[in-house]
Amino acid sequence: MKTQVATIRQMTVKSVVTRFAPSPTGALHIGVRTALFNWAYARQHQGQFIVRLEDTDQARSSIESARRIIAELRWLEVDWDQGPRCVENWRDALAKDFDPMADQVGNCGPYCQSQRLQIYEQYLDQLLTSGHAYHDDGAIRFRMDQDVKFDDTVYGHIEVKAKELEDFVIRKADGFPTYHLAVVVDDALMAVTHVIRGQEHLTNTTKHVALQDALGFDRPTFVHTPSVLNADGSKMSKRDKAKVARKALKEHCPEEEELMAWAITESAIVPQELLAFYRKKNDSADIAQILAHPQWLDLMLPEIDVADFRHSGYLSQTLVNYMVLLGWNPGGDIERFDREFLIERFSLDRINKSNAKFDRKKLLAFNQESIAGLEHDDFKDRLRVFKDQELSDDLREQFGSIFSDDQRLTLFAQAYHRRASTLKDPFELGSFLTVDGPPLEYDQKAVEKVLNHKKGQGYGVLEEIHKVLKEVGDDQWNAEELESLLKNVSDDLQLSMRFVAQPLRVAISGSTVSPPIGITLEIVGREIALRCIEVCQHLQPG
RNA sequence: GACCCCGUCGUCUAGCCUGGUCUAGGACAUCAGGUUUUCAUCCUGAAAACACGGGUUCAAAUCCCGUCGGGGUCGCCA
Repeated sequence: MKTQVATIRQMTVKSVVTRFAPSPTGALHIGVRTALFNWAYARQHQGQFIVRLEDTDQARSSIESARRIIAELRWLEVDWDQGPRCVENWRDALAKDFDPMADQVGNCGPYCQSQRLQIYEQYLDQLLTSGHAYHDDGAIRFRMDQDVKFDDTVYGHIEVKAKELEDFVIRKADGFPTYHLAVVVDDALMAVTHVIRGQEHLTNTTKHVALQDALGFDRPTFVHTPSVLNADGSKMSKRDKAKVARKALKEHCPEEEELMAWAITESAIVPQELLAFYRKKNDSADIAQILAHPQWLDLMLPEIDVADFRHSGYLSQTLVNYMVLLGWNPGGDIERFDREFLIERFSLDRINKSNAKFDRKKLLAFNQESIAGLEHDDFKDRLRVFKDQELSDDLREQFGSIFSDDQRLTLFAQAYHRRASTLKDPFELGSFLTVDGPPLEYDQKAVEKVLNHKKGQGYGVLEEIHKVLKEVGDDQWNAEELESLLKNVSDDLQLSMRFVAQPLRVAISGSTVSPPIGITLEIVGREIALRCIEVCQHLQPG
C-alpha cells in the first residue's frame, strides 16, 4: 500500500528542477547567492540543479569567463546535475582544454544558448504565426496587449495593466534571441519548476509570463530575492572596483595632461583606454585591477567577485554562510551553519523582501570565528594551500623557508591561528619572521616607548636577556622553556613581564606587536634572536 | 518621469501572515570595564530601532490608508 502511494506521488508530483543561469560576460560576483539558493533548494528536494550559460550577448560572452564562473561555483562546493561538466576540482575548470560550451552533461542540452538557435526559431515561428509577434526593423517583437498577473513566492501577487507594458524584442537583428525569449524557452524545455533569481527580474517577469502563456508553457514557480547593496546603498557591482581606482587615479593625477604623461612612462595600459577610464567612459574592472597593482597606485580594491574573497583568504564555507544570510535566515537566532544545514533548513518562505547591505566587517568576523574553529592541522594545511595557490610570487618566495620546515610551519600556524581573520593575515602579520636577521626597520614610536623610555631601561633589560639566552642550548630553544627563562629575568629584575617582553619584541620584530614572545623566539631561532638583540643594542642613543 | 517592490538598533535580522506574552530578542560594529608579556582571543556591561501621519481596535511593530525615503524596471544587456 505504502509503495503504491509513493508511486502515485512520483507520477503526479513533478520533482524539483532549479537552475542558475549566469551570462559568461565577467567574473562571478555576489549574484552567486541565487545560485546557492537554487542549489540548496534542489538538493533539499532531491531534485535537479542545472547550470546554464546564457551567452546570447555575442559581443561580451567569453569562454574564459565561463571557465571562471564554473571554477568559482566549484570552489564554493556547489555541484550540479546538468550543464557544463561539473569538474572535480575548481582549478580544473580553469584549464585551457576545458570547454564549458562543449563539455556538457545532461539530456536537455545544449546548456548554452548560442547553440540552441534552431530551437528558438521554432518558437519564434509559432509566435509569428499566431500573431503574438511581428517583424520590426530586422528584429522580432512580442506584442504585449494583455494585462499580466502572476504570483511570486516572496513578493506575492503582482499585477500590471496592459497599457503599462510595451512590445519587446525577442529576436535581435543578429539572429540571436534576447534573454527573455531564451529563458522562457529553455526553462520550459528543461522542465524547470522553480525560478529563483534576483529581484531585478521581478518586472521582467511580466514579459516571461506573457511569453509562457502565448507559447502554451506551464509557468514555473517564481521566487525573487532581494538585492544585495553596498554600505552606501548602491547596488553591489563590479563597477565598485573602478570607482575606487578612479578616485585614487584622480588624486594621483588631478589633470588629464599629467595622466597622459604618467600613462606613457608607466605604460601597462593603453593610454587611450586609461583616459576613457579616467573620464568615466568605462568602468573596466581590469583597468582598476592593473591600477591597484603595487607598481602603479598600490590600492586595496574592494572584494566583489567570489575570486576576490578567495584571494583575500576567506573560507568558502564562511562565504556561503554569510551570503545566504543576506535575505534569508533559518530563524531562531541561528546564523552560523554549514552547507548541510543549509540544504536541510533552506526554505522559500523565509526569504526576505527588503534589500540587504553587504557588511564586510561581519563577514570578516565570521571568517575569524571559522578559522579559530579549525583544527590546528587543518589550519596548517589550509595555509599551505593558500600560500601555493593565492600568494604573489614574492610572498611565496619569502615564506618558502618557513614552509619547507614542517616543524617551523607548525609553530607559525600555531602562532597565528587565533590571530588570523583571513588565511592571508599570517602572511602579513608574520612577515618579520621571514627576514632571517634583524628587523629591516624599527618602529620609532616603539623604540621610544619601550627602549629609550626611562633612561633606556629597555636596553639594560635586553642585555640581561642576552646573557640568559646565550646560555640556552639549541635543544632547549622552545617556547615553553624560553617563556620560563624570561619569567626568571622579570623576577630577578623585579620588573613586570611587559618590561621584559616588550623590549625583546621590538628587538625581534621591530614593533610592539607579535605573537607571544616564547613562540616568536622559537620560530626565529637562537642564532638570529641573539643577533637581533645585539643589533638592537646599537640603537641606544649616546 | 511612469510603473513595480521595499521600509524593526549604524548593519544583517527575529517578531508581522494567525493583533495582547515586545518595557522589541540575537549577531556584527561601537563604547566602558576585566583577564593578558604586546596584538589577538576571552569575559562582563552599556548605548542603540518598530520612517512619519492618520485610521480600525479594549489593545498595533503586527491590520488599512496616505506621506516621505530607498531599490528595481522602462535596452536589438542579462
